[in-house]
Amino acid sequence: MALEHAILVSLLEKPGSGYELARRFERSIGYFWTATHQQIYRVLKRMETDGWVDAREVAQQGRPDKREYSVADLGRAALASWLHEPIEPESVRHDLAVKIRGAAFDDPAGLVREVERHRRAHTDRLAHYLSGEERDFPPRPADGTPPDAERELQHAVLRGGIAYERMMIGWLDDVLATLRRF
Amino acid sequence: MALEHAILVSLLEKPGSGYELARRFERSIGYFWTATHQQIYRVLKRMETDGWVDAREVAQQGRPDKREYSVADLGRAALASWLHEPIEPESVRHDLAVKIRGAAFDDPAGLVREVERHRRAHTDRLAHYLSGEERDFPPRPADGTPPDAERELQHAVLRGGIAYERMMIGWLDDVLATLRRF
DNA sequence: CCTTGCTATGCAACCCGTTGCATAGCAGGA
DNA sequence: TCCTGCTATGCAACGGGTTGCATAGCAAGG
Repeated sequence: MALEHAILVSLLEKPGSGYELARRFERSIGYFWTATHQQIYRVLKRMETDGWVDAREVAQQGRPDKREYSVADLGRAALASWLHEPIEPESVRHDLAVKIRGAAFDDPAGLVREVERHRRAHTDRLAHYLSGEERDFPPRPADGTPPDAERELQHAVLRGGIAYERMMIGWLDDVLATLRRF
Repeated sequence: MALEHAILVSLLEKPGSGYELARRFERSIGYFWTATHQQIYRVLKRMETDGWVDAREVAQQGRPDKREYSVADLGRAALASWLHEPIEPESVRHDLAVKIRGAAFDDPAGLVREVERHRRAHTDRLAHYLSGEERDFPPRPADGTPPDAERELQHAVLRGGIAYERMMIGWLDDVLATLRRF
């Protein structure tokens, strides 16, 4: 289970409320991890009772109060110990691949529209990632400030998302060409 | 939920027992879907009571009897209706990406060994896929038998696995180069 | 003979993720 | 004024996935 750890990383990058975390999970962190607000609130509560995070009531004007969380020493330690233990390479879950193999027993050509829909979703996400990259990670001036680990590693993860979307688009084109032969 | 549907596809490709299905899920189907034997037995039982599959006791010599399942008409219909309804593009879960962003708050260089371990796992899987491709999908003779949908679509899915592993290896090299700068 | 390992199936418990629903205040447009 | 939509937090129920454990027969090797 790494939701706790994903939350710790996000809170280390910037403290925030459950609601704010949920929005980050829809955006940048969502590139490699998804979570709904219910999961986040539930886990945050447990993390607070375990002493991993500290909460602070923040009054706001024009909107409801919020509980802003930040990482406590225990949380930092928990993250460090998780970082030092090996994890298994992820197991994949591709519904679309099930459909593709299943199409052989139904209507291969009928799946073309569905695959095209997925291809569009991936080109959209790719465009989104690329514009985020341009905005957040402009090329560093040659002799400017020294490299910043937090920033560089965020960029490396984003490049992973970009590589993934490009791979998917290429593969879906391959699948479309195959489907169209039937 | 697509475990039912993955099982239907696998049983359409070839009838088999729960045990045999579990082994397939460790091998070819495991390229895009994982399931343990407990899940499979539980779901098979439900599918049988729902009339999606038929079971047949098969006595064997030198080993325990087995219950061999095959797809019933209702199961075929259920698969067809699932194939015709759109599904959401998958959401990703990459523990390793959490670790990479988390390393900024711990020890970036210390993550190198872990990433190298994952890289090895992916090169191993790639080699495994490629040898499977050579074994199961040799190039068709130019004017031989007409294309077979079942076979061609299985191959397309396998090419997806190959593309995925190649992408991951490239990205992990990128990550390693980034980590080594700190 | 004993142990290890494979085939074959299953129960029970727990945790995580998903879905539906609820509340409550404020902002902005029709 | 009313409705829609956003911020902000939460409960309850359900279902799927994971883990540990159990059984049982046979094969093969030490």
